[in-house]
Amino acid sequence: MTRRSRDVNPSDSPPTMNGGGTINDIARLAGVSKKTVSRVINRSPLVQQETREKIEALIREVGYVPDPMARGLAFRKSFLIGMVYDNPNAQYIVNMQEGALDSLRGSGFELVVHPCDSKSDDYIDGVRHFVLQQRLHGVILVPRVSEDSALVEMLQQVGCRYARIAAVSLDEPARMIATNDRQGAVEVANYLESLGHRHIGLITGPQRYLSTRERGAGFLQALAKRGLELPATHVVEGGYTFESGVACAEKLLALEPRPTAIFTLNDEMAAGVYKAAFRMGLSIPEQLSVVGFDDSPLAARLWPSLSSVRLPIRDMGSFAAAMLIAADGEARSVPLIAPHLVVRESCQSPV
Amino acid sequence: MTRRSRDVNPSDSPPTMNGGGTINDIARLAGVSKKTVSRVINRSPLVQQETREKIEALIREVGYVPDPMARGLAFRKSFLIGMVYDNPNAQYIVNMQEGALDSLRGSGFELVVHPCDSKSDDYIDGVRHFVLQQRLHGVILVPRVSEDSALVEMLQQVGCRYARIAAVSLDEPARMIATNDRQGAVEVANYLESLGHRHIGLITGPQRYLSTRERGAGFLQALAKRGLELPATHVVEGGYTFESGVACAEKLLALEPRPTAIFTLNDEMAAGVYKAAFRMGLSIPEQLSVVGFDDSPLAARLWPSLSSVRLPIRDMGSFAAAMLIAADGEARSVPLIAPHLVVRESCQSPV
DNA sequence: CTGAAAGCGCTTACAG
DNA sequence: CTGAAAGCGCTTACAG
Repeated sequence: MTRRSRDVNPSDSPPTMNGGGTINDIARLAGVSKKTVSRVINRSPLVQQETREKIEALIREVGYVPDPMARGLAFRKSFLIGMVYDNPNAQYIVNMQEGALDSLRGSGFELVVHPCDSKSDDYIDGVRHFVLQQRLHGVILVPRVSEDSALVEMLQQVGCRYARIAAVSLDEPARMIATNDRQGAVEVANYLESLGHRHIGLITGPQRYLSTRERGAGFLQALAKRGLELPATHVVEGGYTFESGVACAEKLLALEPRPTAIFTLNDEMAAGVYKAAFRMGLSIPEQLSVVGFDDSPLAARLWPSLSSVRLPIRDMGSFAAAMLIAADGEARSVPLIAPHLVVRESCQSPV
Repeated sequence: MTRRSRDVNPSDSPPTMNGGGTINDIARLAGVSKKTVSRVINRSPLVQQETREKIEALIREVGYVPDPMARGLAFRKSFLIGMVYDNPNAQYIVNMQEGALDSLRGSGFELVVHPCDSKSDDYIDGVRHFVLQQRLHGVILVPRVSEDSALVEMLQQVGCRYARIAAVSLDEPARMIATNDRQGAVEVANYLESLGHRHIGLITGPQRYLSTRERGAGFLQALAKRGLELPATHVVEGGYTFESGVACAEKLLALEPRPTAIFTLNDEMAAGVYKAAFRMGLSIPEQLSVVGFDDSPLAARLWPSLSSVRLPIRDMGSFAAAMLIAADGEARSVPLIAPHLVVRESCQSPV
């Protein structure tokens, strides 16, 4: 009986839908074992330069692409990166996804998305199931789920890699992308103070969010450093929604003396401030200066266009993905993420 | 020598990261072959009711989840649904993703995203590579790539299932979700005409898009049916951007007699109309009524809030995904997708 | 530096 | 209705 294992005689296998054949085809054409081809695919140094080049040329020629499922099955790990988020800002999410894909393109990895509701108490179970069932290679944790230490603990427990994006460093550098939201808020404080505003209102988000606290504290401290102490009446807590922006603005604009400038910790609420101001017949920026945070698409479309703090969201997504697919050895240094104020038409000196 | 194949003696395999064991564990516990467990997993009718129930109970108890990579390798098809799009509207994309996930949740399928640039001439190659390498189970084609017949041809050629979402039916029902954009535009025409507007402007998008032509034609025909023929000067082509909205509105508002109402084929351009109107000192809706299309988040945040046509985007995504994961036999009937006008504060009768 | 064997966790095809 | 064998396309562990 002739020895006809699938390894020795792959030539009778039909062309796969995948198009470029299998590792056996490459091995046969190159006259080597499939293990050697495997070494080339996985960039093992234990291959003779000459052999490697021959195989690489063949792979290109045939258009061979290793099957991620077969590799994943053998590795016990898929070639999928998950993105876990609970963030109502669609533009933020889409930018982050595109950033991640910037790094994944050509790597053989793909991005699988997992929006969730961090307010439901079983969302961590949902993420666990997601991560385990798909044997994800790693997950990108987007604010604000990235701030949830229970989630991170679960990931460590099941041994899943992650990259956290948050306003300050919460983890070891190799797992962290810190966005330094504080610095953006400081810029706004300096800008408004230098324009001459002395009566300033601040609309925050819910204090349970780290980014909210960072932005708020940065703003207030920077003002204080310039000799401006905001009274408690001038700091109100919103909910990051348009409606809460309207309501908070109405409170602030009823104060005496009336604030000449309002900083809102996102753009949604800034749009609410616009509405409240127009309703009261206050014109922007002549009678009220407004600054937002996020530089969402909304900012440029409001009238007058809104000055706002921009974060390089796409880059953040890209760094996070690169971090996850980097070989264990390669310590990647993440460049500092610097937010900056985009000045448009919504501010001027008080009259 | 004892026969110790991995099939007969799975008990010494360590617990997988996956947590719930493997098909062998279930088979052993149930005292059946793994093929029988496989039949239960795949809902084959060829299993005795009693056996099935026993196995199902065991699966639940142990928390067993079949490994999608192993299944995929054997099936030569992954458990991934791709979403292919080239659409600048972030909210649209996020809604569509969430809709798709509504259908995929609990099914073992996951969603992998693939934004692309349909203006680049190798984007179809990119999609082909994506589909083949990952052996996708199917792809959801979002407008406007869904209108590209070259893309669809490629998918048919490589044998990849797809679901197309478009303004009119372009394919067999089992692969199509038609959104009937025309009907939404008709509603706007009837609304504006019934308010008494006689001088109406229309800002379209690029005519190469099917949805643009559908919306435009629906609007013009409905007006004509009510005895209103729009002169060519009152129909201008924008680019679906804010800036093009401003520019087109400036053209329209310079006409004599000045239009008392403008319909823009998306909300972005409507925001541009707002800006142009405010610049010219025209108040909305007193001197100019405006209607948009998409009902994007922007619409409710403008001041005054914008009336706009809403499409049930999330449902569309959900139907598309359900269509793709349905068994071949199950012909799913897709409910009619009906857009409707959301009336807000941006229109009134002309004075 | 290279390879033959066994295995990853499933399924298809064939038998019964 | 049920199962033993062979296979999906890769890799690890071991040997040389």
